[in-house]
Amino acid sequence: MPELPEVETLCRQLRPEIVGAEIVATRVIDSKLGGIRGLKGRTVKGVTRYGKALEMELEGGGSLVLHLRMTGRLLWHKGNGMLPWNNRKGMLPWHNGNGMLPHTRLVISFPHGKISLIDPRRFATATVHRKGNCISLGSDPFNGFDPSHLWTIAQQCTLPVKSFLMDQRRIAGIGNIYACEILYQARMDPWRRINGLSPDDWAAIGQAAQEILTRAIACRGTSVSDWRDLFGNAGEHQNYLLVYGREGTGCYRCGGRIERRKLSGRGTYYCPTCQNHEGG
DNA sequence: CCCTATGTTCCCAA
DNA sequence: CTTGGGAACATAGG
Repeated sequence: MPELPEVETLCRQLRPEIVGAEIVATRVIDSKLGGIRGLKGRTVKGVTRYGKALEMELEGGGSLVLHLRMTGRLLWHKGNGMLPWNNRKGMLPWHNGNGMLPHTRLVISFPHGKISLIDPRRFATATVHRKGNCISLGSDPFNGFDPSHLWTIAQQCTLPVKSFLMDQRRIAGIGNIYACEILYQARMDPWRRINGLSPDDWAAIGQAAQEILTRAIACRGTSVSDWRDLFGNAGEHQNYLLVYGREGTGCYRCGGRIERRKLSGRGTYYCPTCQNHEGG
């Protein structure tokens, strides 16, 4: 669920809370996450985003990389970080009997608070890296987005432009919602083959991506379903969506009917009337 | 029962 | 080798 703006929101909210703080305990509730070891006693040096992945860098090398996949959330609980997990004083008003929210999969404790990973569908991953990070991703729309480079690598590729935008090895951080929004903003048909795009088309995509994603970050993400920020608050960007979820309603630009079709199995919202540009 | 879901990975076919 | 499609993962909601 969380795409670039949602993960960026978590990074920005986490930094003031945990940078410089020592991890005093970790607890894995869902063994599907695998072993999370060697974090106790380590101090968080920084929090960084790579596409949709969030990395907590540790002093002395190494890091913890979290990927929230479809339904993962992080929630900060202020205080009580060193209390026993089932201590009544540490319970939240909506705990499920053991002091934790339902679907809590991992807890990372600091002296002054703790982070819960909450994930109903259990697709989220957490991995400890000994040195640096092992993330292999493309550049993201804010960092190293090079229209002429994209044009070059797109020349021998016939993918629909939406599939290309969502390929994390090419461009990191864009998922289904923002791919729909960016292509609408760029007036581009999601099914358009990328080997037909000009350098100007790529520049337009890059600009649309920065506009859409910047606004979404300022809104602390899109809460169309269950996305919440680090403090449990809904984002605001669902109030500014241009096409996603608008099937059957009128296009804000031309009044045409917004359609929804599947592209590689994903619901794709678009305006057939004004997202049909060929060339620049 | 059906379908849908903000993501990634694996398998398989062309 | 590439690409593209579908299923799988596991769960909730309509």
